[in-house]
Formats: sequence, C-alpha cells, structure tokens
Amino acid sequence: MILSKTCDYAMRAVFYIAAQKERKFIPIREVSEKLDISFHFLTKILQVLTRAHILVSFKGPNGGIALACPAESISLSDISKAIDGSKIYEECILGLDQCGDENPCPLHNEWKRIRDQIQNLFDKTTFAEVAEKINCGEFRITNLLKKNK
Amino acid sequence: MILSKTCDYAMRAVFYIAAQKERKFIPIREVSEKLDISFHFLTKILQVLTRAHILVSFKGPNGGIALACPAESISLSDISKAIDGSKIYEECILGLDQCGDENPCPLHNEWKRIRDQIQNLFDKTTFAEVAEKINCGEFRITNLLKKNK
DNA sequence: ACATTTTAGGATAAAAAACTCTTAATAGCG
DNA sequence: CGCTATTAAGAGTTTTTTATCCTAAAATGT
Repeated sequence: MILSKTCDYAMRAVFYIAAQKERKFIPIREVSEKLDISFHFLTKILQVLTRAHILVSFKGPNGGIALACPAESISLSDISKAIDGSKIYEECILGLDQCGDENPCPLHNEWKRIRDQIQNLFDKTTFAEVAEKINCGEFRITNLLKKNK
Repeated sequence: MILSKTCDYAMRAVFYIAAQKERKFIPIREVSEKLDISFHFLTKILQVLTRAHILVSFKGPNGGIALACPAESISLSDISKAIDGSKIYEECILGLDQCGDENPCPLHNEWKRIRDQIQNLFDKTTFAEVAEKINCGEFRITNLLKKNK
C-alpha cells in the first residue's frame, strides 16, 4: 500500500467535496455516509487537512467543510503530504537510509524513475480534474461491497 | 511504503545470500549481523521463504540457508509475493474494492500504468543481476547509520 | 437565553505490524 | 553418546495504525 488507509480516506473525502461544485459547506456526516467511512475517524482526518489550510470548516447548522482554495490549485500531493508526509517521494524501496545517487541501493536507479512518475502524477493532478471525472459519472470513489457488519 | 519492512528485510537477506556465490549454507546469524537485522525476526521471515521453497535450510553445524535454485531464476517478485502477497500488483491506489477497467476509480488508468512498471521491474529483475551489482561494489544493502541503541 | 447542528479534541480500544524470547529439533563431531 | 552449532516453531511483547467514544466549543435560528 503506497498510501495509508487514512490518506485514502482523505483523498476520497476531498474528491467528494470537490465534486460538489456549487455547494458551500458540506457536513462531514454526509461525506462519511456517502463514502461509508466512520464519521468520527473521518472527522479526525479532516481536522488535519483543516489545520493544513487545505480545507476550511464551519461549525453549527449549515456548517461543514469546504475547500480552502479553488480545486484547480489543490493537487493530490498536497493531501498525501499533509497526511502521510513526503517520505513516499524520497524513500528507498528497500528502506535504507540516505539512499540516493551517491550511496545507491541496487534498485535505486530503477525505483527512482518510477517514484518520480508517482510524484509527477500526484503533483500534476488537481482536484478539479478529478471532480470533473467523477461528475461525468464514469468513475467511482466508493466501494462496491458494503463492509461486513 | 510499497513493501513492508518485513519484505525489505527479506529482499536484503536474499541479496546478501545471492552475493555469496561460491559458498553453500550461510548462517542466518551472519546475515543478521552483516545487515543489522534482528536475528530472531530475520529467522522468522526466512522461514517463510523456506516454506515457499525459495530458500533451503540446513540445521546444525555448517548449516544455514541457501538459495533453492540458481539466482538467475529467482526474481524480486518471488520474494515480494511470498512475503507481502500479490496485492501491490492489483490494489487500487485509493483502496477501493474491485477497481479495474470495468469500475475504475478516477486514478485507475494512471495508477495502472505505474503499477505495471513496478510489476515489470520486480518480475524481470533477478537476484543474479542484483548480486552482480553488489559484488561490483557500487551498491549497498546496508544502512549507513547504525540504529539508535 | 435555549435548543440544535456541527466541528474539535482527548481518551481509549482494537487490530495489525514489528520485534523478542524461549524451547525444541536436527546435524555433525569428538 | 553427549556436546555444540544451527534452524524451526511458537508464545509473548511492543509499537504503529486504525477506529470508537465521549465531552466541549462554536454557530445558528427561534
């Protein structure tokens, strides 16, 4: 798993919010129900994004959360870095410290190429693009199967 | 982290063994000391590889572990699958179930391309190649810094 | 002022991953 | 045979990640 589960939840939540163009504040409860993510846990995760100024929140009736800036200016890597940190973009695939062009592991050169592609994908993909894809209806951000309960 | 820490240890251990061309059975203790991995933990991990018939083991004096087949015929993905399973080659980056060409998530197409490259790298890279790289001395499989103790 | 809706945050629990320890089994050697 | 070197196996612990629960604080409408 390249992204933590926490980060997956965060991404999907922000996808959902971004896809609600017109609306202002979306209650976390609604997001949690639509995406089938534990409300309390999601609340916690989104607090991190609010503190990182990626989202803004508003308490009280008609409250909820909203993007802090236009979806065009938020990239996937903003979320991934806020939740999981930058390590996926820097880390050695074998977990070695200071693996770089100077002291490479045997897979460094090959892995670096792939890692850069991941970074490039996450950097260049904005939530505006993803929101459009979702709203065109051909892509989903929910599970097909409900969790076992 | 794309590979679990356990899998990283396994990879490095097999790298080490593969790099000892001439020798037969290498004691796990030696591997654990050279790579600075907990002996008992490494033992556990390598048992999995032995049960998967990637390694063979021999108890008693002059015992140890060795590759079960020539290093040319063991690929990185053999180890990764034995330890972590195949999920990294199949999983959705957002953690959604059944994300494929039929019910894609918004990142499916892009992620699939990258995931296939990872699979390709792991499938095509054999331990013979890596062993050669290690023996030529330009690549390392150990940490530079000792763990905090 | 009060009730309602909502986020914020702490405290805790459950599950998974990483690591440790102890004991058993096996093989070789004197 | 009995000693030693070595892996095998399994129980037990710690740490990290994921998830739940409860109470407080803020905003709104009446």
